Amino acid sequence: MVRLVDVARAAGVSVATVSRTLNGNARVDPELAARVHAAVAELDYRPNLVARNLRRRATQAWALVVTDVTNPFCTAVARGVEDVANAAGYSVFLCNSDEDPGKEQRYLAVAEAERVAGLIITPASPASDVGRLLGAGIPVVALDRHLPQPVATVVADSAAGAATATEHLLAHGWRRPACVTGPAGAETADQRAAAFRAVVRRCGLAELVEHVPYHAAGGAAAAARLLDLPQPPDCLFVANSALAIGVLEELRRRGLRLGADLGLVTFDDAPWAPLMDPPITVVAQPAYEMGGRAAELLLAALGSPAEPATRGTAVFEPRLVERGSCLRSG
Amino acid sequence: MVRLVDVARAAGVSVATVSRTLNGNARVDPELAARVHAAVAELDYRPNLVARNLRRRATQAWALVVTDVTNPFCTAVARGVEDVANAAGYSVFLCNSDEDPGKEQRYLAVAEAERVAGLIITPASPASDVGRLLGAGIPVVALDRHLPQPVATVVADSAAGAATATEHLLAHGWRRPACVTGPAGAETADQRAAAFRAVVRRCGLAELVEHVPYHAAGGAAAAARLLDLPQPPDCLFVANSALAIGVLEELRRRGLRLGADLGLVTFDDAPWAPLMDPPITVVAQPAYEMGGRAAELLLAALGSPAEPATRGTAVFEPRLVERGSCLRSG
DNA sequence: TTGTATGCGTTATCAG
DNA sequence: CTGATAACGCATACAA
Repeated sequence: MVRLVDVARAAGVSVATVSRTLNGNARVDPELAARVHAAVAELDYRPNLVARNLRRRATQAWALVVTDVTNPFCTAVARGVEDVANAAGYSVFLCNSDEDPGKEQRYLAVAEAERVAGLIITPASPASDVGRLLGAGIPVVALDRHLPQPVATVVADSAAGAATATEHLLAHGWRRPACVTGPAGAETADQRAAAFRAVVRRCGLAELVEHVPYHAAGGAAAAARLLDLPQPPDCLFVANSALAIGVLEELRRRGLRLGADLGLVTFDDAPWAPLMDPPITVVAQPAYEMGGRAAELLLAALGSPAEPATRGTAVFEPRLVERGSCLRSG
Repeated sequence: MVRLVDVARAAGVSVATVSRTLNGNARVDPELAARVHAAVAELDYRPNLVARNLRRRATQAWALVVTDVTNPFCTAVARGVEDVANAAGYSVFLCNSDEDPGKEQRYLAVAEAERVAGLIITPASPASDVGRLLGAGIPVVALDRHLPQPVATVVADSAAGAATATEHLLAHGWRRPACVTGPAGAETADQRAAAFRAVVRRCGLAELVEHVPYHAAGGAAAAARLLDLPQPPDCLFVANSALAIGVLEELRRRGLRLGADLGLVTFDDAPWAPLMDPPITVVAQPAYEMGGRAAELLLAALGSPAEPATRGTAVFEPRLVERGSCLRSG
């Protein structure tokens, strides 16, 4: 491994001069700088970031902890984060908590121990604790759900999205809607269910809601329970695309057809949604933009620690994308 | 930030003793150890990994560089890697090269500079250069495609899978097959195309092959070109699920229906494949297992550097999952 | 502007 | 078995 001192020796200068020319903060004689660059190229020197990080007590890396890497919403967020982070000179490491608070906590510990510059997280639970990170001076931005700590947060307007979806269903003549949502206690799951309930209640209809884990298996189980009811629902509002996969599996299993037998709207626009038959109407979150905004908030927090302006909540409006799974063709 | 010396002071011992009890290698008096643990708990001490890494000249982190985080194959691989890495005490950071050799190279540089313990990569190009990593003593395992360097590699048998898929199409009576595959030069793209060609040629049929980038947009463009041919194909073999999305979009746009108008088989089993109408027949790679195997190979390389046994290629057999998109119903 | 010397927090060596 | 102390590779305060 070639070190700073090797470059210094080759260039005939001190390590301080090499460090200075490479970091570009202080002024250094152009000629010496040229010799340094020549030596760097010659030896193919690359700074040891772990040494630099130790000395600077800061890294150039972010951690992005998401609840589900296989969820298109999360991967779109990841790209949004990545693009602005990279532009600002940061690398982002993606960590998958798998909706498991234990796994999440482990990644938080590693992130702290590795002294990441900042962290963006879609919390696995409302109790997810980033207090240690904050205590260690590592700024945190929450995404999709809030944290117990007062950190900058980026969310979509779940209530508005869910209300729009439910009303859309009713506007197409369906009369017995049900909601398949995430676990009780999960912010987005609760908000989407609450908005669904409010719309349904206002119309004097029954409030059918199933809370299940945010996985395909959960969606399938919820759909099965609902469809086994004495008076099964005639349309479904599903709170995310992972659940939707499970719901669709169950419908398929029972030979039920969208449009003919059942109306459907889901939260999140997955790449496969427009390909189904009929194509699925969704409430799309601007996931890429949300990731980008989260990254910008983190950047701001890195620039000015404890900046009050960076503690609010940025709310994005989801957008109804009509495609056909709500039409009553049967 | 609480440091080792703070713990030592609180426990009334030397830093060496604290370090030893925490790392558990050397023997230390049980009573002192108890005092140390008490102090650690009291102060809520957490080791600074960047200092440890500098001193040990090694980290406990792996980098996993994939070409496309939104591809279900890649995310399944990631989980396989993660599970065995975690079990062995390593953390894995996921990096997204986006099929872009430049972005990939940047991540490789960061991984080297951050002195990751090891790296697993699905190369964005056959020229992807991990020479520096290897030179720095960082073991590398390639996945899905080979690298120019002789490192342990995990792949699926693309040729066998593609041949099976093509034969399956022909066995169902389709007579003018075409292949939509990744860019020429990409190993999997070429192998799948070659196997397709071999089967088709053996049957005396035309060799219709489209090479496009491994994105949905590429798949759509390829499908459009093929369907605009004077004698368009009557069935398609698609080389991965991202391409398949685009192909299906294009079919939808043209009002063509699977089974009735066109047969289809794709590589990779995506969660949405069984939900299409008709459900899509696929050649499934055991992605999770492949990721796990890659991790095991990395573990082996970490245990014994330059072990010759860790330089071979592990080949997994893909499995045909029949679902209906090849049946001629029209 | 340049060089010397110190310290970032740990681990590991070497006496005791 | 324990404790002082020297690295690990780099950045910077300070002196020149």
